[in-house]
Amino acid sequence: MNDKTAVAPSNFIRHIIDEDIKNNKNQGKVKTRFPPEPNGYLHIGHAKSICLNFGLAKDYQGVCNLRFDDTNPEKEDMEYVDSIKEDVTWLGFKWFEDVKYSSDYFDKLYQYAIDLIKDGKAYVCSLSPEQAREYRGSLTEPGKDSPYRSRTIEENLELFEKMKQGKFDEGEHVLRAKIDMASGNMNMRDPIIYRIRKEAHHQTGNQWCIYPMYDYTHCISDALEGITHSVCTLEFEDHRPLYDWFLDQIDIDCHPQQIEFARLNLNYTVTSKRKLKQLVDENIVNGWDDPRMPTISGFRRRGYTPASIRDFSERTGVTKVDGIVDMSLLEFCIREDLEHHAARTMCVIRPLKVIIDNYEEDKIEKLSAPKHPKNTDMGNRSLIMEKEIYIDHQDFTEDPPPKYKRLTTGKEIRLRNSYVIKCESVVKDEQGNITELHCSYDPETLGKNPEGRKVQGVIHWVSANHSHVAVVKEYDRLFTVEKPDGQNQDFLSFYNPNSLVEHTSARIEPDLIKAQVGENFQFEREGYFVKDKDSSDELPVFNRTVTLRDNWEKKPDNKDAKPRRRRG
RNA sequence: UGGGCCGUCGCCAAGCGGUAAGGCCCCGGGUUUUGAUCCCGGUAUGCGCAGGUUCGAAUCCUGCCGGCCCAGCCA
Repeated sequence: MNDKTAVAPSNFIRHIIDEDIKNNKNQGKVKTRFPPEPNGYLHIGHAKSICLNFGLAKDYQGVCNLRFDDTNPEKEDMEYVDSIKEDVTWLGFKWFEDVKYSSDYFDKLYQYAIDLIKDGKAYVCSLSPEQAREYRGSLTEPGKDSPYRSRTIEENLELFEKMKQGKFDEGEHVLRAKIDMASGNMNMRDPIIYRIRKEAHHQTGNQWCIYPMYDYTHCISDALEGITHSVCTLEFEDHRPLYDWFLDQIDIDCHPQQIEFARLNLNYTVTSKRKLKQLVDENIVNGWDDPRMPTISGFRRRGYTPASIRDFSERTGVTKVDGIVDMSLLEFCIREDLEHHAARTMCVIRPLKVIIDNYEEDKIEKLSAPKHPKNTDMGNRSLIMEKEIYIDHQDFTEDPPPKYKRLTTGKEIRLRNSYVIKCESVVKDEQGNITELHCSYDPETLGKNPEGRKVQGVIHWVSANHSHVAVVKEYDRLFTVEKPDGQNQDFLSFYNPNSLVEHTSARIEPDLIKAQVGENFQFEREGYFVKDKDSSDELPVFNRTVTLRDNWEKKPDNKDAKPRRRRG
């Protein structure tokens, strides 16, 4: 799956599994699961969880289930289950057997609930939500027993049956576990097992009007599926006693081990379904798959590859330390992948016409250039050289800073894969804007360096009459600060208005018009780009995945650096 | 004395009593028709702080300090 020889990453979960296998726990088997709730699109944090769970299963010759944790019909939707399946598949993983749903177990869950009632471990509580909150106590004060805690088993059975039959309204009654209202762990203060929700469910339709809660459902679903290691994030640490409690009370022969790890945080973005949904709903971005979004679908559209995201997941490690990973690591991962696999091409994003005065009128030369500087197996592409070409506005200045390696008046420059040209004169409009350059070329410099002179740089270019117009979208980080969801300010106030810059008159090499949507390229000297789905046959659209690393722009003494592209 | 968890380089992260791996970022230098790639080299006398145990402590003990999570009929 990965080109690189996998260096078995050491982490505490693997230590636990290694120990379990050594002790022949679970007959030495490993079975994991990825349990998303279909209430939004998956983001980079989920990607890490997917890579962890499926990766663990793969490395230990086990299997991994995909199970939708669908116990809250209010927030869930088929659109999300479809997108989640697509994302998991795209990342390169195959789930065991068919997709599973917690709702597959609603009947069994109901039976176990009846067992709990019969054992005196659960009761129907008729406190209103407000009253229940008061009875629950606070973080520092114990709660009080519900007055309904002592209902008889018969009464509970009858009430619960009626709840299921729809005889009550939402909020009238709930089924609660009878544990300990004085527990320091809020989750153990008689947690709710079932609540009434008169809502159609995307899998079970109108079959049910009572729905089980997460804590009750998750552990039993894991056990029913024979999961050995139930990996989840840190915030569920407090829920583990409850996870274990339910499995200890019911008659079931499997007791998976819940293990918590720190969720992935990335700087300059947000990874909370609620906030991502807000960005979509308020049209701050253009949908869940906007290339600026940290969603899997966003990264896919941005041009990230599955391998790069898997690599990133592995490099960030698995621990219980709640940290925030630098975006630069993700950028490193995609650059590394694309450096090896993306074909090279030239695209002039901000065209500036260059007329080569001593180049023969109407002459056309067909040149050839490698698609990759090192991997010759990728073959060549052809270029057209002629009297009029375009170079990038940013590759010319009349006032060059020290060590400038682009074109300037009276100096020579190498046209990548073509001749050396020299700038003879500059044409400007009334406002003083540079509109055209007149150059001369040295016919002796195709494929070889001029004798006795050193050319100070190389710039990319494209033929004026044999190139195509294209739209190029440059993306930058979505937020202007590292932790947009920091303290006391709305995260939206940190939105980066320059996160999308669109260039509508870019010019691409002739061959690039044949590119496929989703195909990755390196626009030489600019960055990695991918053809977007918004392309038409006449007008291709390219998204910038990431820039090339650039040591020049970072130099503090480089006064030319500012207006040029930013990271991203 | 509410409960749970976490603190090793700017960011991740190994380490599990024998004297601080690695990656990213960053900084030098070399090669280069991409200011890319690639290649060399550099970057924690110290592991939140303070004591203690020990021949020896990031690793064990004690006490502090700092951070995160929990009071949804959400997951």
